[in-house]
Amino acid sequence: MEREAAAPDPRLRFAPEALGLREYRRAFFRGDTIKVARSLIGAWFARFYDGEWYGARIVETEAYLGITDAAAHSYGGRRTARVEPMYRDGGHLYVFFVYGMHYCANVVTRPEGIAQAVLLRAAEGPPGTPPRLLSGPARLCAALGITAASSGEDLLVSGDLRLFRRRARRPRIGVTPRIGVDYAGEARDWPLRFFDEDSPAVSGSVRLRATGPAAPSSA
DNA sequence: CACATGATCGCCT
DNA sequence: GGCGATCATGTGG
Repeated sequence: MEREAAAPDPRLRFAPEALGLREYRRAFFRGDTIKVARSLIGAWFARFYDGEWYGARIVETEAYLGITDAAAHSYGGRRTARVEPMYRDGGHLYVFFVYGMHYCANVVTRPEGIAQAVLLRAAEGPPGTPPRLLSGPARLCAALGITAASSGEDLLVSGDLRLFRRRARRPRIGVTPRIGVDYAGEARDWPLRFFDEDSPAVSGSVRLRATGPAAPSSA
């Protein structure tokens, strides 16, 4: 029994066309995972529900590099029913259930068969929204009403879940190791977490963590 | 502010 | 059987 998607928080209602937002092309998501993770800072993650758009501006992401990345669910080529969406073409959604109570959403990257993804860790709602509402991967899913029932959906054509390109100028981007992957050996310290330096909605108080050695190529 | 802990269960070993 | 890509709450400084 899969928990159904829930209604999004009404405070997240917005109008993509009023903001002049445009969608991505498939090729963008097939590209380098680290670049996609950086580029998604400032993008809007949106859901069309009951005739209205709900969404938030992404302010924190993490890159997961697949077969060579001990922190990734697809590490070593692991391929189970849960992880299967990570093997799809770039631009699909991968949602997983953690700690018996939370959901986390990822944007799948690279071409079909290469299981890499970008975890959406935090976002800012429309003006006036409390900064903590979407500050953390599970809160982000809860606020938008996303569950594992949406895992595997296509973010480009299928319909109710979409990504829109950033329109404002490039944000100042901070980099640190990823959160909550201390078990992952040397991958633990890879600098693969990206966040908007000027956003109050970035999760935790972990901006200052030391960065490890350079990230490996995600290609 | 900085930890520490409990909740709660699917997934993998 | 153990643990996790988390969060809210509680304690102490």
